[in-house]
Formats: sequence, C-alpha cells, structure tokens
Amino acid sequence: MPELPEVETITRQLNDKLSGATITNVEVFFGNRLQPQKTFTKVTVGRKIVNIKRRAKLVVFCFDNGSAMIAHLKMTGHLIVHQQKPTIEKHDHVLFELTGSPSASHLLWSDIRKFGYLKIVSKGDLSDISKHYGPEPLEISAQELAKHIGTSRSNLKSTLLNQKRVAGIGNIYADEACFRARLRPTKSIAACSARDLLRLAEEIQKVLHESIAQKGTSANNYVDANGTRGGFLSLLRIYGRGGQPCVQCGTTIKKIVHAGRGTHFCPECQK
DNA sequence: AAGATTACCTGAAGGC
DNA sequence: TGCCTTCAGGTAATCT
Repeated sequence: MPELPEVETITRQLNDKLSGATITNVEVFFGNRLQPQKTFTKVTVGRKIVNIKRRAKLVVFCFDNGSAMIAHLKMTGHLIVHQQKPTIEKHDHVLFELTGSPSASHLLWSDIRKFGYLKIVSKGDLSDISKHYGPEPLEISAQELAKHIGTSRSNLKSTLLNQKRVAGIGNIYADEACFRARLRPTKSIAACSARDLLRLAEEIQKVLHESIAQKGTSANNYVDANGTRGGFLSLLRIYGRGGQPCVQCGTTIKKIVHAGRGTHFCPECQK
C-alpha cells in the first residue's frame, strides 16, 4: 500500500525517466477510474510531460499546457515504465505510449482493486487539491510538525492518518513512528507532552527518510516504477508483527483495531 | 466534533 | 478439492 515513501520513490523514478517526454498514444482497457472518462484520451494525447512531482500520496504529472494528471494509487495501484510495448494483463487499465525519453517507451497503469484513479486537472484545480492536504512532513522542521500535530484533539493514530492534518502518512508509518517514539497509538494528543510530540515528529521524519532510502515497503503488492519491490519491509519494527516478541523488550506485540485500522504496539514500550 | 462504521474492490489465506 | 468467510487499508460519506 503506497504511502509517502513509496509514492516518493515512484515519483522520483518517473521524473527521471519521463520528464520531457510526449504522450503519443493512449489505450484505455478499463476506464471507470478515469476523469474525464469519455475524453481522457483526447486530453492526454499530444501532451508533453514537463515534470513529475509528489503531493501527499498523489503523483502529479505536470503538462506543457498548464494542466496536470494526478494519480492516486490507493491500495494496489502500479505505475510502471517499460522500454518496449508490454503484454496487457488482467488488471491493466491504461497504457501510455511515449516519445522523447531514452529510457521509456510506455507507461502502464494497473490496479487490482480499482480503488485508485487518474484525474486531469487545471492549474487552479491542482492548487485547490493541494490546499485540502496538511503540510508535507519532510518539508517542515520537526518543531513545526510537532506543533501542527499538537493542535489535534484526537488520538495519535487517527491524527497521523488524517491527511488534512499531515500529508502522506498511512497505516504502516503511523505504527512505526509511534513505536519509535514509545507512544501508544491510542493515546490522546492532549495527554502527550511537548517532548512526546517533538520526539514523535522526529521519528516520523526519520522513518520516512529511512524508508525512502530503501525504496519503500512492500508489505503486499507494492512495486516501484521499475516493477521492483521496496527494501524496507525487513526493517519494520512493529507493523505486521502482532503476536511476535518486541524487538526492544521481548514482550508480545499486540494487534488491535483502532481508527478502523490494524494497529500494532508493544504494551510494555509504548505507554 | 471526535470517532465509529460503511462502501468501494479483489485476491490471499484460513476454516471446514 | 472447493466453497465460504475474513482480512488487507486509502479515503469519502454517513451516522452517533
């Protein structure tokens, strides 16, 4: 499930390979998750990709005419670059043919569960969408991040998952950051000290940076733009380890449902 | 207004 | 083998 480090990885790779390329043809195999649905091909063919950037968990393809294509991968979306025309398989939705890139002839979008979408937006729309999200956790200081989290009146896990509060954190990194900061995910923000929140903010930044360096976490079917799995799974300390001993103290890690999500914590280390 | 619940969708895994 | 249920979680909408 792509969160900030995974989307950042894909975005960097796509930007390296596709910026400056022009879309020469678009084939749609499943169009229900496209906006606009009927004219998608019309508004994308001929567009030159100026650059590709990330905002929250969105990949943003900026086009030469000021419009942009935003991609949300949700749970199972893939954006994979190919050097020749790929064979189309069951869950492939859109194939872009490109010219002008030495390392890419095609970009393939697929999504097993059909939660993700591709949406064409104007410049103004893009800035509206961006305003809907909270700050990028890696673009502000830990102090600012802590202050921002501290204004929530909810609990830690819900706050970290709330994209309007902080952009880009999902279930995996919320659990990891709480464990590293020795804070229980169910703890209310109001019960956290300023030092707790600063430690949490620092750990959020650290774990995101460390995961980006490993090209993300492949807990399920995530792969990067080259179709390669991320390397951070084995470095996770708490997520997915319910019932196993805590790496710090050996206590059995608990897994509960909180904020509607599987939530992992060590009952001893995280108070 | 926080927080729980549901819907969207498919495949993997587990139970019988 | 094969059928059924449960689980995975990003996000918006809906309810309490």
